[in-house]
Amino acid sequence: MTVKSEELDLLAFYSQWQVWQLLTAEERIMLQENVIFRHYEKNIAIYKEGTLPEYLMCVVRGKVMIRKEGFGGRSQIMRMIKSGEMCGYRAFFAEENYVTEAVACEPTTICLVPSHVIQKLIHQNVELACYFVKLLAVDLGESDVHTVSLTQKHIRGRLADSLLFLLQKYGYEPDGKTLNISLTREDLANLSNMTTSNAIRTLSQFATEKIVEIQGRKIKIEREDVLRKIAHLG
Amino acid sequence: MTVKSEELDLLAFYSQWQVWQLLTAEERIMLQENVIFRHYEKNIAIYKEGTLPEYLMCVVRGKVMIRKEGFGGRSQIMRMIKSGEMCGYRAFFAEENYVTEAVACEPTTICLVPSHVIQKLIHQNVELACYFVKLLAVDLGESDVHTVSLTQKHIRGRLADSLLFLLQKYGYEPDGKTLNISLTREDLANLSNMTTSNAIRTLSQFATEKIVEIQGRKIKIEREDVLRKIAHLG
DNA sequence: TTCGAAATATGTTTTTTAACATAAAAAAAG
DNA sequence: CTTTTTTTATGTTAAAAAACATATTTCGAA
Repeated sequence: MTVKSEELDLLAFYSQWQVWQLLTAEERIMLQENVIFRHYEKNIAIYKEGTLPEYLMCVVRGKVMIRKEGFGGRSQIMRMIKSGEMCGYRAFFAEENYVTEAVACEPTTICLVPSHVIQKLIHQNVELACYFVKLLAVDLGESDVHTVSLTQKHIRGRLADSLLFLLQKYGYEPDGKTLNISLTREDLANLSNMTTSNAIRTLSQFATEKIVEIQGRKIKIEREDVLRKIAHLG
Repeated sequence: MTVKSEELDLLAFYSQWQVWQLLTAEERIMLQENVIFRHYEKNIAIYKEGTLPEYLMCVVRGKVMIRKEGFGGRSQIMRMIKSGEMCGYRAFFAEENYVTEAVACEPTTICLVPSHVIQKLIHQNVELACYFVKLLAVDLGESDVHTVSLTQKHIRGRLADSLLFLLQKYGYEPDGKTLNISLTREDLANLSNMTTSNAIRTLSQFATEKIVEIQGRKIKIEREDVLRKIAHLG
């Protein structure tokens, strides 16, 4: 096995992931001999809706959004991925084409495990299979909760939910206030099931009410407690 | 192992399920020694939101709806189950409390597999584990599609979607026209993310347009093609 | 079978959200 | 650094859906 030198530490980092601790030494070697690293610039598609999955994707560095095309040019952000998490496995395990697309939110490095490799691994390693059973079950639960938020909460509740979701997923920057992700208002709208206008308007209302502070695409959360109250009321 | 005589044919039917064909003879015996059959009348809760899952549930006879409580007394039907399908496995595999509740739509017989049994089985049988990986992956894909329908389509599109979903799930009665499930307008509303008034109104509009024919809670689909067009437009 | 409760039907009003319009600011391209 | 494009901001209008109101019908229980 040879890898380019700049990939050595990526490989080291990647091979220490919790999920791969379930593999035997042999299995880990097989994995390492077969993975590919790819880099994606901001706003570049990682996979596209309707195509056939070829890899399990492990986000080594960066952030990814999973979107689904809707009607009349609108799209819905279904979930978001951070480094240390995987994506693309849903369609692969379902043996279906992708129903979503994945897009890099910022420069992102992904480790790709070819389908046949992961297929072989989960059929020979029951602990790995059980890991994915749990992962998918958790995803489905989150999806159920997200769906009810999107369909039943009002605009303010949905935006509050999205901000709290981003906080829980990506955390704060070192200042302890600024959300550690930067999205356009359009992305925020697509995450919250509203038009871009309404995302802009509602966010600036939150700013007027001193719940958040806006600095371009950086959002400081000033009153997490108020945000939770708004989210909870719906 | 002893079972009550009326359960003998249930057990026979149940043990022939595709999923249990993956088990070895020994495993099948273990399963059969541990399952319980329960009967639920119409509108009776099978499990409740917030409780801890104790069983994997196999719907032997009947129909089940999986709902989630929303805000202001509204609830959302997330999925529906027919005989031959399972429910309750999501929370169980995620090792979480239920985020939904399950309710019998009609008299329903369920075969319950205690948690520790299914836990043991999936850890010793990799094919069974892979079966659930695929099942959950398919569920998650359906959930993604459903979410975008609920959030982005207009009322007519959402109702058309729900009717087509019920058709695909439960099929027609022998007359080849009547949907083989009977739901209240409120249930139809909760499946389609709209108020009961709007479900009633929109369904009767469909009837006026000769797309469906209404006979109480029985719905005849007269123009499946038109319904698909409405669903497709959004 | 009758009575009461629940479900259905339909019309009206109000609220919420989307659509549209325009300007200013910011980011990207040359 | 300037120009062009995209994004953000904000006001106005229109459309969609919810809320409300009131019969009518159907279903269940007594």
